[in-house]
Amino acid sequence: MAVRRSALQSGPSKNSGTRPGSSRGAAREQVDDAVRSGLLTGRFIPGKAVTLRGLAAELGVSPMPVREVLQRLAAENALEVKPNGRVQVPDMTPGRFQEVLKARLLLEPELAALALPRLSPKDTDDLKAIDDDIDQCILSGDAESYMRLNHAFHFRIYRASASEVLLPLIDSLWLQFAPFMRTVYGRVGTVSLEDRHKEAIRAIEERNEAALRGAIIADINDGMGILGTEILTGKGKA
Amino acid sequence: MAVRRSALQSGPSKNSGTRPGSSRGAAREQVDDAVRSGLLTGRFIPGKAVTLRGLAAELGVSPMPVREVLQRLAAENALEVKPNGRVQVPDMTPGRFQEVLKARLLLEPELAALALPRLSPKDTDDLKAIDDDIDQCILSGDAESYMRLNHAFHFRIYRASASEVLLPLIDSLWLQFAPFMRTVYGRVGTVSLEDRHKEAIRAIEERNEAALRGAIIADINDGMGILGTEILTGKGKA
DNA sequence: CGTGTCATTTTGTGATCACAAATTCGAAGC
DNA sequence: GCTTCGAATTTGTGATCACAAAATGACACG
Repeated sequence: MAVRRSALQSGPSKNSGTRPGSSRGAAREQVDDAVRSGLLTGRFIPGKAVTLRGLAAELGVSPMPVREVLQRLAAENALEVKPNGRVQVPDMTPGRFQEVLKARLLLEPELAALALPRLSPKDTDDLKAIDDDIDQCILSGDAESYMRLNHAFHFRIYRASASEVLLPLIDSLWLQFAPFMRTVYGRVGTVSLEDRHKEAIRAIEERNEAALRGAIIADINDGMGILGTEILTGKGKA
Repeated sequence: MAVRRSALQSGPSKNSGTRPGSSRGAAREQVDDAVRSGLLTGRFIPGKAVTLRGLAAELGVSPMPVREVLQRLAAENALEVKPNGRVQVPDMTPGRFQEVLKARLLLEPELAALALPRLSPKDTDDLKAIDDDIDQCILSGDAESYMRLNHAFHFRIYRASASEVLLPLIDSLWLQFAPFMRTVYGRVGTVSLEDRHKEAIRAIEERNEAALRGAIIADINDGMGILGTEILTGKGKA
């Protein structure tokens, strides 16, 4: 059978033979990046099983680094290990969704406030550039790029906080709701998304903490809360 | 060299030879439980390196399940993988400590409030029993048992919430601060600990959400905030 | 035509091996 | 005595193998 190629692999299958990793933990990092960005941009569908050997073959590595990465992501609740050992993208439930929403509303404004005094003019420029691209994606309906850029926007802010504790927690949250939101956007499209990012940028420029918190809260509610709650209450399962 | 025995191993070293695990993922679960409880009760010292083969030998398993568990715990920020691959218990810094404190104060009252309507009289009875044991430990200065019981007390409440999102986040936080708090108790003793648990139990019995939130906040501040801040500001590093 | 059963395949798990990087320890030299 | 250099050991990483459990599929039977 020919090598099955998925959307995960970036380039042609180098590393086919036994090639010693360029540096320490190279294979694991490659797998980790691939799966993480795959989850964040919705290339993994909730309920879809992820097999060790399958992923390993797609990425041209041995099952070994894949095992460790899958364990890592399972520990972050980004993946779910079923009692028989199978690994899959967790299905979203109304309860889980409400909890993620609550956690985001608690943590993200806090981290944004922590980041505020450390955001430079360079950061706001980058944020504006990202937001412009986001507008394009919303209009063109490119859900995958929208998700990647929206993640980039938020974490450009959060990362400025140099947080070691809150940031990983929020990271875990994004990995949990991203695959579900992808299915939402695939269903209702992206045009209904309102843009609260400009409010956030203005608040940053004015060094207005309360306004930034408000913008983040509004963005979470508009981008995730409204749509997701609608979908989950409208029909039983995603 | 004879087998070095640490406090981790519970019984005599069965499972020495090649024994197929009793059930699926038995070895990994054994290692996971051992390391987790070891971290939560302070048997791992911050800064102390954790070696793959060392842990594997102590627990009588191959390095393989240890690798996966360490990766998991590193993903939860309970352990730290240094750039050269070495794994160690993270050192506590003032910044990290303040962040953990902030995250706890944000999340734990929330989860307690979620759990409140689901706590049964049986739960309050158990909580009282645990709290009695805690009083004993504080008086006798048994820091390790105190930490184990204090964890049991809080999570007996939190687990009633049946939370799938917030609970794992809080789990991660406890794994992060527990090893450091153990060094704190080892330095200042346990007698200075004030008991806010009775307030919490009363609030639960009265179904008073505001009082429960207050008790949790007070318990976090008294048990962790005061002591830890004192230590960290008093001297440079732990 | 549906259903139960058995063989085949797939999958996760744990162990062992090979290898490179890093650490450690000792000896030689200044 | 202290530094510096080099060999030996330790350590993490990745691959492969062996095995048991689970999933899958085919086939026979009712």
